[in-house]
Amino acid sequence: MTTIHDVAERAGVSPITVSRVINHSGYASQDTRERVEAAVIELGYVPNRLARSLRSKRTHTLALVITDITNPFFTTVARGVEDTASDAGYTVIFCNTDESESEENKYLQVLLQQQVDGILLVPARSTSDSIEMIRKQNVPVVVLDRRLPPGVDVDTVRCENELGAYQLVRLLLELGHQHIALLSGPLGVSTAEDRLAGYRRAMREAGFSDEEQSVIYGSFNQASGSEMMRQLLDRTPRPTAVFAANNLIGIGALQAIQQAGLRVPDDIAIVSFDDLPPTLLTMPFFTVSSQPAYEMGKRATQLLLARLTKAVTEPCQEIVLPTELIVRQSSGSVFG
Amino acid sequence: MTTIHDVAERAGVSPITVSRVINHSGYASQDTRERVEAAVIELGYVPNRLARSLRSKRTHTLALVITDITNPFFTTVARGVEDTASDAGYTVIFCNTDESESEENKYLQVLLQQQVDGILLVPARSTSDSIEMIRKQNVPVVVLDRRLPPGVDVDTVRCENELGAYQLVRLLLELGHQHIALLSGPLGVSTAEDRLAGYRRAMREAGFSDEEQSVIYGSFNQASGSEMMRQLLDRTPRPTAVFAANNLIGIGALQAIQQAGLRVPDDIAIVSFDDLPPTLLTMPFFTVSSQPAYEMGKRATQLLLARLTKAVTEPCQEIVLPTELIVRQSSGSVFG
DNA sequence: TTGTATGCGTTATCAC
DNA sequence: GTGATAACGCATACAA
Repeated sequence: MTTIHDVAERAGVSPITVSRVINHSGYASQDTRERVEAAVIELGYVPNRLARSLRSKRTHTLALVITDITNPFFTTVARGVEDTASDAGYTVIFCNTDESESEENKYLQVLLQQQVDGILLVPARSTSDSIEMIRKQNVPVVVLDRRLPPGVDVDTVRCENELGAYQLVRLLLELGHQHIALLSGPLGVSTAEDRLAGYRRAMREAGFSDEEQSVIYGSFNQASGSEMMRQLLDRTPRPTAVFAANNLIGIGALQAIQQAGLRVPDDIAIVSFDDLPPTLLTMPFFTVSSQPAYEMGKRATQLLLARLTKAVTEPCQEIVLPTELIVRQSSGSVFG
Repeated sequence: MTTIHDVAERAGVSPITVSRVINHSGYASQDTRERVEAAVIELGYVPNRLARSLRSKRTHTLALVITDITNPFFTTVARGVEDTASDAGYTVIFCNTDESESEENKYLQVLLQQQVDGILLVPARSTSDSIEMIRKQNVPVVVLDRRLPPGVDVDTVRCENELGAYQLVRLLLELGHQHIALLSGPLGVSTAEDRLAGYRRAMREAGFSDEEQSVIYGSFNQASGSEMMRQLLDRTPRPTAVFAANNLIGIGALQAIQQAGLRVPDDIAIVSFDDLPPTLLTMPFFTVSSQPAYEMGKRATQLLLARLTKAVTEPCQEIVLPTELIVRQSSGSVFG
């Protein structure tokens, strides 16, 4: 391994001068600069980031901890994070917890040991445990996509889940549906709870008591969506419309409906949270409440970077972005 | 930040003893061990991996460089890598090059600076440049999924692309198709070239000269698949069967066919390389030559780990795994 | 514009 | 079983 000393010797200068040239910090004469750069190339010198970071106390690395890497929503968030961080000269480490608190804890432990400069976290559960653990090491953190319990003071970027859900259910009600079921995510996850709240508000306003509403709880994935839908198909009266709490539940539900020999939207209408990329295009196209995933990643990263560089102790922010209602075929229409 | 010195002071021992207890290296009396562990918890001590790695010269980190993170084939490979590495106590850094040589180069630069212990590389192009760059830093590397030019001596894990392609085209020929087109990946990528070779062999054996064969070159993604298929639909005579060089090209082709008002397999049969996960289930289901993606990731990681630990200078290995022909609906049948 | 001395937090080496 | 010392490769603080 060739070190900064080897380069210095070759260029006939001191190590610190090499450091200055490489990092563009401090002054260096044209001549010195050229000799150093030549030596770097001749020796194939690769700076050791470990040593640099150990000394400078900055790794220029952020971490993004998400709960489901197979969900296009989160991969889009990740692209927003990566692009924004990269532009600012930061590297991003991606971690996938599969909605597991213990995995989350394990990864955070490692990330803190790695001395990441900041963490973007989609918490698996609504507790402040992870935040406290991170704070104890004085590492800035931004919570993404989900709320933590009231009283936990932390920067957050998320969407108007309650309103988005409300709008989707309103749409179904306006189309004349009297039996609308919710295929929910797990309790204890704020997005699931907020979407449930939006469903309940719309239903109550339409005159349905809580007992007349129909909610099944599952996980935010396709298998759970299919499973919940199968349960629903056995009920009488069978619902005429279904609100899937996220995109993967929606896909699972669609598959279960098709396997039962029924059609969407003719026999059962579907709406869901979170849009799908063209790769996952299915017939019919889904009516969704779409979150600005890329923008969420971008905003969260900007917030985190601001905390790093400005070293501000401003009060924590909560950025809540709107969702977009996109009406396509899966919700059906009053005309058929 | 609390350091190993603070812990040592608290426990009334020397720093090196703390190090031994934490790393389970060397001896320590029951009493000492307990006092140290108590101090670690009381102080909330988090070891600094930068310092550890700087001194020990091992980061216990591997890098996986892939070309398309949106392709389920590669994410499955990644799972195989992650699981295997994790079991061996290694962390994995994932990088996505989007098939770009310059991105690949950029990432490798960073990874070498980070002092990763080993690299798993899906090379964007069939050149030895990246390998040489990595080798210069004495970092072990395993090439995954793709071949490098003959003569480049490097550990490799890949599949029988030529044979898999041959089998798919044979299937179409046996079903009676006379006009079979190939929607190929880019020249310069070994998987595309090997699959092309398999197509040509099957076609030649069936009596079709190279001029009577029909090949369009594109990229390994969905947009390119659609675009190539649209070109194909304008030709006369229109092909009755299409071989998509990978799964995403297949999906794109299917969409283009459906948008043209045609049906699969009735109007046009499709077969493709690489299977799709249930999330991407489309009707009809694809007939594919499936690569053991998870197994590929696992084997490659095992090979890399062996290079690290055993410090062997055994000759390089090339592991070539078989593909599996899975016949489903998209290829149609002789009966209709 | 350049150099010297020093320390980042940890572990390898050797000693007791 | 445990400790003292030095060193990993680099950048900060200060000096020249």
